[in-house]
Amino acid sequence: MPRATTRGRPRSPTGGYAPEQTRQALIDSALELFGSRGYAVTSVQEITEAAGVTKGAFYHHFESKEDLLALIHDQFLDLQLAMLREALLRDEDPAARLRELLRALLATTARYQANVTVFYLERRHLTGERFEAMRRKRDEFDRLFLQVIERGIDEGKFRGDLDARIAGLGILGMCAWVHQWYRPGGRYTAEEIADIFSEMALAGLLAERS
Amino acid sequence: MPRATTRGRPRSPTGGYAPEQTRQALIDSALELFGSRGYAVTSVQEITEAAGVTKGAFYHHFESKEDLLALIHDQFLDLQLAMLREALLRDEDPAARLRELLRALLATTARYQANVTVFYLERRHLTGERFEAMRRKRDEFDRLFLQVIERGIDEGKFRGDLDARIAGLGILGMCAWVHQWYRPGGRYTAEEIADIFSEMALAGLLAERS
Amino acid sequence: MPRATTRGRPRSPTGGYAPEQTRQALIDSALELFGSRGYAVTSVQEITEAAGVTKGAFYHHFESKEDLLALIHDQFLDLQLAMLREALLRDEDPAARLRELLRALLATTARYQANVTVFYLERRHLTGERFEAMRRKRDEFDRLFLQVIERGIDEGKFRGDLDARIAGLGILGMCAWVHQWYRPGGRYTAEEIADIFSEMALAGLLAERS
Amino acid sequence: MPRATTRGRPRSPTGGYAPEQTRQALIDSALELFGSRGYAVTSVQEITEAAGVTKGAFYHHFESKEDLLALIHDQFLDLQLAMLREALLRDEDPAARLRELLRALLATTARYQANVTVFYLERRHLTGERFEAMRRKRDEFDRLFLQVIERGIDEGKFRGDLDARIAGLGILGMCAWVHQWYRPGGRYTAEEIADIFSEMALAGLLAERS
DNA sequence: AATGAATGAGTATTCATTCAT
DNA sequence: AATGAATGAATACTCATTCAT
Repeated sequence: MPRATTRGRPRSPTGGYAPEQTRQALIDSALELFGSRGYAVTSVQEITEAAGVTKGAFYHHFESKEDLLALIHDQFLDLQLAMLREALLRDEDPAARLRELLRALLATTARYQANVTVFYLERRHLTGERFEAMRRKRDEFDRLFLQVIERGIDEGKFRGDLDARIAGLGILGMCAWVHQWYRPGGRYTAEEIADIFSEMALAGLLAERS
Repeated sequence: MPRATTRGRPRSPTGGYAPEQTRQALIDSALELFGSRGYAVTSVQEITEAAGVTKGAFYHHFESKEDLLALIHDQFLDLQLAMLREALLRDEDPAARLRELLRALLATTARYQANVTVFYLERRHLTGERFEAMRRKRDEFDRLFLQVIERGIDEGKFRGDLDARIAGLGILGMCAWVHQWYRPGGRYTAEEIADIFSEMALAGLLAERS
Repeated sequence: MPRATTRGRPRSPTGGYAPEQTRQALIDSALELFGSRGYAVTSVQEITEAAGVTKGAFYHHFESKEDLLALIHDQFLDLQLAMLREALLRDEDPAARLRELLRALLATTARYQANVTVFYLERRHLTGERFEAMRRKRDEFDRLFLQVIERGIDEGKFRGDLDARIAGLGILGMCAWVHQWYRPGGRYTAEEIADIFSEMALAGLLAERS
Repeated sequence: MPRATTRGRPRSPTGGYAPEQTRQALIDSALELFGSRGYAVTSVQEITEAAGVTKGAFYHHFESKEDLLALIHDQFLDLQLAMLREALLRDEDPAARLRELLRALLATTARYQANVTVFYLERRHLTGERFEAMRRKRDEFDRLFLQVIERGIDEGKFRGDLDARIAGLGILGMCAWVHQWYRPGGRYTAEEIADIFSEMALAGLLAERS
């Protein structure tokens, strides 16, 4: 989700229109504003002002404010799912897989902070089919994530006496919560946090405990 | 456009006004609406309609909509802090203390679901001094929570090589996230979830590991 | 439908509010504007400016612009129906009854010109249940009007070989069309026009023709 | 927001553009929409979508939305005038002439229903010179129509004691109103309705009455 | 001949809040 | 303690029209 570089310049160097830049500038501005102040209190006016285009241009590119919110969710969830699927493909043992997964997850959290915030705090403002579409993708994400635990149990590497779903949701919560307190440039990098969390989670999960 | 007004709530049995009931009805309605739909998209009109009173009554009891949001936060955080302080008072060993804490935390989550949701999703809409007041209480909560870990390390019961803050925030995240998926009447009670989480957390924290 | 006398004075002489005057001023202004320029091109802004109140006051009294249009239709149709029913009550012979009816109809047209214009030109802008409610009243009006012809035929006073419905709709058309060209203060009064129409209609309807 | 564009209409079989077809498709779409929903609430967007072309094409063919409304009026009034002039040319006696006229008038009403509706309900939305041009043609139509009555009186065939203008406007109203209730495929054809109306009108007009 | 990106003024409606009673 | 009329500013969205290509 690269930040806009062309604030307010919807015209291409050749003098003609640059619709793709206009569109991206609007997405970038909206993402930042939704993330920092919230979807409901961000006006279309503010978005277009931040993007340097007129309100008309907004509605040329998007059906509605909610439409743009849905787009932002969709792009983000596609990214998350791609990342998750990639981590699952590598043929490693369950512990290594989990470690990779948390690293990827927290790397995303660190890199796409606004997206993560919008996803956690603003998804409730999607309605109807837009909400359902988001929910389906999110459920797919959860399902794939929990599979990592389940497979570890099936392979006899993780303890079978802990409910996989509860344990998985606990680990997911650890990671999700990071966006509330993580600040780039802080004492630990996202990777280091992921490794601490992995260690904690695996201590609880690994079967070879006394 | 006359509104349907008295669902009868605010009048006392004796026929006079019942200010405390009116006030509480407003708080209850607001809490439910803020929790289910969000603070920003809930109008004072909706709150008063749900409470069965007029808009005038609202402004008789509260300075503004944000004032009511602040009140809701304040009451909830006071409750959380009291619960946390009580759990810390009992002179137990760190592991037992953590277990008690998680039980209390998740009991609150289950019992005050709307409050928890409002706290996590809507606190950003507090401004100025109201935001600061909330932040101070929340920081105090985090501080006390992390102390449990720190004291466990100081007493030599918890591993000293894991950063207490990161580990604590991880555990906090596990618990905070519960409000996203917990449904009363589900397979596990809040207490059972707390115990699973405790076991996982303690496995990661307890020093006596190989 | 008396015209507003208090343009722009929503406050009563005693200094308090005068909601009924505000409401009536809005209805009057809307009626005039809908009649002269059309419902669709009349903005709520224009209505409130003409009435001397703010937009907020408009929405305090009416749900929507269409709601006000519906109200105007309703009041007018109630008036028309009352007039029609009264004319039907008098126990006269069919010819006299028809004459009375046309007089009453054209008197209304002359007196409530804006209402008539709005009814004929703007009723299509009612939607859903509001349209159906208008349609029901209008159908009732047509039904009662056509009954006058049918009863004349049944009583053997009007020719039985002309289709009552077509003849009645023809007479109705004569009268309805008047609003297109009638100007108060013109050569003929509404009553005189009604009498000319009656004579023409009765010539066509009366059975005692060679 | 790319619109669904080419429903294929505007391209000629040879693959090039077919401007006359585009133009006609726009006129047809506009006529139908203006007739069914009204000029003011029909957007250029809707017209072009219904015609399967883009907005640019619209403004290539017409100066403005009002320009197209004027064109529709102009074409319709030319048609009506031609029809009226033809009916007047035939050297018949006044009664036969009136009968022919009503037949022609109602045949038009039945055949060009949308045009008739637009003419009666939407002409008020023409402004300035466009309105004047429409008014001139309409006045010419009325003048010619009333002449039929006047000539009947002059020739001593119609009663001289009824005001020719009022009687004529009555008859015109009968016919104009037909568009409000006529449905093709109903019990009577337009011609039959015309004959009933002629009979009624002539009964009132013919001098040889007792 | 036709496109589609963009504008800018306008629309209906909502809303937190005030205040005289 | 509570009402309800009223405000005024803001909101999402629409629309006729322009213009470079």
